[in-house]
Order: sequence, then structure tokens, then C-alpha cells
Amino acid sequence: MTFQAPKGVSEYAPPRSAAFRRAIDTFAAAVTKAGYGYLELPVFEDTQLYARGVGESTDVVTKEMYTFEDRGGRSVTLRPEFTAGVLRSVLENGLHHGQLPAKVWAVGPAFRYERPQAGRYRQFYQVDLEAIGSDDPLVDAETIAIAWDWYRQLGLQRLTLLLNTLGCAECRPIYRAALQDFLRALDLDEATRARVEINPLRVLDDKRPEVKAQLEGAPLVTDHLCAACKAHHDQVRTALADLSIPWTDNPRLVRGLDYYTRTTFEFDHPLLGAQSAVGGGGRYDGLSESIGGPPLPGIGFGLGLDRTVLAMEAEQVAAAAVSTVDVYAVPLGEEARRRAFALLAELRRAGLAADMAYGSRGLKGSMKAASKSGARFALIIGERDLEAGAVQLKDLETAEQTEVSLASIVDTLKGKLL
RNA sequence: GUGGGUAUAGCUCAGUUGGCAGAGCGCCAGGUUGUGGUCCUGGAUGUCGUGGGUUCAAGUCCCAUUACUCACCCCA
Repeated sequence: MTFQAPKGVSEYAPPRSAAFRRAIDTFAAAVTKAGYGYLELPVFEDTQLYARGVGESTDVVTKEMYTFEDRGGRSVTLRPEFTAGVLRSVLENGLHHGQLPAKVWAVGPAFRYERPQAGRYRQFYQVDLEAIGSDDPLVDAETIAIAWDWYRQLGLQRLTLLLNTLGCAECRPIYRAALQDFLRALDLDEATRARVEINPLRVLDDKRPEVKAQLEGAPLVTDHLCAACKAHHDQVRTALADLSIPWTDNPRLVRGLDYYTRTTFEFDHPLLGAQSAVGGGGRYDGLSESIGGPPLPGIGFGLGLDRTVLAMEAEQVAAAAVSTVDVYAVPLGEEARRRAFALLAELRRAGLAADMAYGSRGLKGSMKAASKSGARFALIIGERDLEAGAVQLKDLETAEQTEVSLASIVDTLKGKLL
């Protein structure tokens, strides 16, 4: 073939796509029950929204964005994450003027120009959820619980929830200065030294052994929290404990986006190789103002669907392709094909899932197709049957076959299947 | 952006010191003139990633290139 999918994109064809769909459908049902409304968002935004929202110093903005100029000379960027666009939409649609928090969710692809590897794609999929306009720690706990329960519903047992707090505008600068003092004394490469000056917290996240070793005695946020942040953090943890959700406190958990304040969290899976974070999120109490909105606290998460599917496969809980049809018609001869085709539509209108053997295959081949379709019943329609005004109804599990009149076959099947 | 590995049928992969392009699975057909799953038999599908080079001869050796893949960085 001349064409292949662009480098680094993920795509889902049957039977793998079943797990992908199930993940989305399960999420949609769960968050709808928790009061979240659906947001259908553009897949690209004004480049400045991400530059200012996500943060000029982040890798996402400096080297991973799909940015281009449209024909009108506007700089637009394929979304590298959801939160900035969600907040923009909430503000633009005035949802923050209604009852708070404004609770919304979204799903779809996001884009980052990176070198692909296991679990990391240039076009990847996320479900996203945001609660905007409340600083109640119970809202933090609610979002975490929703993510946790979703993973459990999908059958995932081996996830670890990592939890941290990054402080607020009050206490973070003090901690930041203390951390910088510590980091400047270390033996670090040039890129990391630069990061110490721009965003020292992210140095804590470094996974290289030679750097990790030096970080042993680094000052921790949790020791520099103001009273309000400490109380907030404690209340989040108490709420999680009340829900029997296990977590691991990780004072080194930073996350790569600049807007996070207070609560941050991440879900890690042990079987995914290097890209082990299947989802993550946190609070972003200053984000609204940084994109020109009113002061408006918020919290949310993005959960990676690609990595979730990989985790489901690794834990062997990905849905096996289940039968999608109940009835499979097997016509013999041209006249029978016409009648079967019409009957098929009738069955579907009656609410039954039905398919038939298309093309001119022999009876044996058609029966094989019926068997492979996973249908419970085969409907054999031959010339002899048509003359008798009947069809042969075969139960493909028991191999039991009965003759049913054409006039009553739809009702008969409805009786058996609905 | 940096480093390693791989590329042969629809899929998973074998292919020896360079000597006729292979297996399993899947697909199709037949065994059974109107009956699936099991079984048996047969069949189709290949620019051996691409371009060059060495050689009487290249899937195999050399060079380049592209794609895929894993890891670093970072993140979903």
C-alpha cells in the first residue's frame, strides 16, 4: 500500500478497539452520574492559550507543540492537553456564572510532537474532567475517586495512586527559594542547572540515578506548607481514607505543567514499561487568571486512554470481542437472498441485532460465517423453505433446529431474545 | 533532540558456510447435491522495507535511506 498512518499516531481497529470504546463509555456513564456535563471542544486553539496556560517554561510548550499558521495568518496549536481549552470554554460560555463548581468532562485526541515509544504517541487520547470554581478539598477527593473507581470498573487492580501538594502562591515561593539554594550546590548538567532557575520543582522529578542520588536531602514541599495548604492537603487525604482509596504520599511528585497548585496526583501502572503514568491531574488555582479570566480555583485530571488500554491488556482484562449479533441469516439462492435481506431489516427494526451472509457462498460457507459471527441463532432460508412459507431456525449452541413460519419468525425471535 | 534493536505471506515468525521463497495460524474451496464449531484434503497471497554496491549467484555480505520499535529526556 502507498500510504501508512502518520508517525507516532495511535489507532484502534477491531478487536482492540472494543476495550478503547468500553473505556470511554464507562467513563461517560460514571461522570454523568456524578453531575459532570459534556463539553465538545475544538481540537486546536490559539497558540497563546497554551503558551500562557500550560507555561512557557514547560517542555510541552517549548518543544512538543504542533503549531502552525492557518491561511488567515493566525497561529494555532493542536491541543497538547485539555485543561487550558476546557477552562477557556467554561469562561467563554459563562459556565462560571452558574452554580459552582462548574463540572465538565471531555474526551478526544491530544497532540505532542515527541519521539514515539511504548505508550507514548504523537496523537494520543484522553478523557478529561474538570471541576471549576471551588476550592473545597472534597472536590479534590471527588475527582480522584472518580478516576480511581473508573480504573477499577475497567478491571484494573494494580494501579498506584501517588499524591502530593505543591503549595500555593503564599508558601510555594518560600519553598522554591529553599529548593533552589539546595539545588544550586549540586553537580548537575547544563540543562538541569537551567531548570533549577526556571522551574526548580521539576528537578525533583528527575529519574536519572546520578541526579536522584543527589536529591536525597532535598527540602520537601510538605515541610514548607502554609497553614491553609496543610489543612487542605490533610482534608483531601482524610476524604480519600473515608472512601477506602489507598494512596502513596510522594513529596517528589511534581508533574510537568506549570499551572498546578496544591493537590497533584498521578496513577501509575507497573506493567507498562517506561511510560508508566496512565493518568494524572491536580489543582490549578491560578490558571484562570493567567489566561485573562477572573480568579477561579479549579481541579481536574487527564487520563490517558492509550495507556489505560495497554494496562487492561497487560492485566488481561481487555474485553474479548463479544458477539454483536443475535441472529445470522443464511440464504440459499437468489430469491432467498432477497427475502433474507428484507427479513434482516425487519429484525433490526424490531430491535434485534442481525446480520446475514452476503455474497454467494455455499451453505457450508454461510454456516461457518454464522458461527463466526457469534450469533445465537442461524436463520436458514432456502428455496424449499420459501415454498413452504417457512424458515429453519437453528440454535447454534445446542444445534437444535426447528421450522418456523415466515409470518411469525420475527415474533418468535423477539420472544427468545428480548 | 540522543542512543540501541528490528524490517521475509493478512498475522506470528523460520530461512544454516551466499545456491529453486518456507512453516504455523488465518482466509478460501472441497470432503458432505440443504447445515457451523472438530477432523481430513487442496488452494491463493511475497517488488524478502527502499535505493545502490560486491558476486557466476544476495532474503543472507557492504553502504545509504525510510519505517517500525525500545530506552533517555519528558509525559497521557
